[in-house]
Amino acid sequence: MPQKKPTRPDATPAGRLVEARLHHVMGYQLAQATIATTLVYMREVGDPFELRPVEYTILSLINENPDGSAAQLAQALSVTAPNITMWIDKLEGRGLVQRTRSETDKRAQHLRLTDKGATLVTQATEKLLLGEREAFAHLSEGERTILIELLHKVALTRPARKG
Amino acid sequence: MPQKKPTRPDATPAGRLVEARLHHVMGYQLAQATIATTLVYMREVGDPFELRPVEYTILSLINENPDGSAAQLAQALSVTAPNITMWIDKLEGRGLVQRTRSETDKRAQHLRLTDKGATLVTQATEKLLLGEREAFAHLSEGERTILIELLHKVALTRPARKG
DNA sequence: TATTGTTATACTCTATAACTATA
DNA sequence: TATAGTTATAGAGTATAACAATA
Repeated sequence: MPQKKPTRPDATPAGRLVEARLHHVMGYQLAQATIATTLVYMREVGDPFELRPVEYTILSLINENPDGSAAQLAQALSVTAPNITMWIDKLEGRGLVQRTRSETDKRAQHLRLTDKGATLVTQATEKLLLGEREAFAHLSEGERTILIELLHKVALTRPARKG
Repeated sequence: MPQKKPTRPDATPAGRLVEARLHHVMGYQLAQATIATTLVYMREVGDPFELRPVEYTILSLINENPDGSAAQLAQALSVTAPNITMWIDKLEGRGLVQRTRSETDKRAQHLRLTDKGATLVTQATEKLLLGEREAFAHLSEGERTILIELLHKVALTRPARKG
């Protein structure tokens, strides 16, 4: 029988190192958890759709916010303006996103998904949600809900520069 | 009176975009929360100590696991072997880490912090914990504890490749 | 043969500066 | 003057391949 090696609650998930002090640093635990979710993301979406995490998020936000601007995306994702331009260039080049000039403000542009883009992002989200549910099945439905909400609460801190 | 604009529970922390579907993707919420903790990290530790997040974590893990190996660190942080070498090179160059060859296994090396390194990491962790506590004061003590434990639980998924 | 650690190197991603066209 | 978006480019970070030394 494959006896599972017992883990200390303050041990690193991999590498079996002690992390007593570090254990209470939120940024560290976020990074460790992100390693796990990134694995799931790459398997379910990243590799099969050849889509980087940022690209997926950009597509999702455009999908749920038709005719939003690049500036909004840049702020939401904490990505610089030149880089948003680059990512949208790529996505437009793949025929997933459409740019149209705004009529009311000719500097700005409206972003929309093409049918192809919308189909892709819908499939991707479906796979991701199922993949996460399966990978993190050792968390209860309630625990996952609480986790999501607490993360959201942490994220809301952002706008304030100094607390 | 500065009336705070009311936010929808499924809106992005910045950029005011809707994220209804995306809201339940764990990887996305982790990324959003990480933007907030990174801001705190940079202000409290990154900028004043000129220390990248990985560097801080490496120092912390060496501190709590004296005479651990580089391979263990690489695995714990999900960083490739060549890159761990590079980071330790930098930290050793700054006089924060010491490398010594293992006697029992002459391939391996033991990693230790210098006094300077130990002092630095202790100060950094102190500032970080206080900074996070202040920045995320809108979460109760209990909520922060729960968040940490749930993140740890997510991170524990890592070793299993599929399932 | 497998593992620890290293070097060399290419690739991806990100940040900064400078520019345009609008407002 | 400020903002939306772009171009050009440098820098940081990461990954892969190939290697030496040891197990």
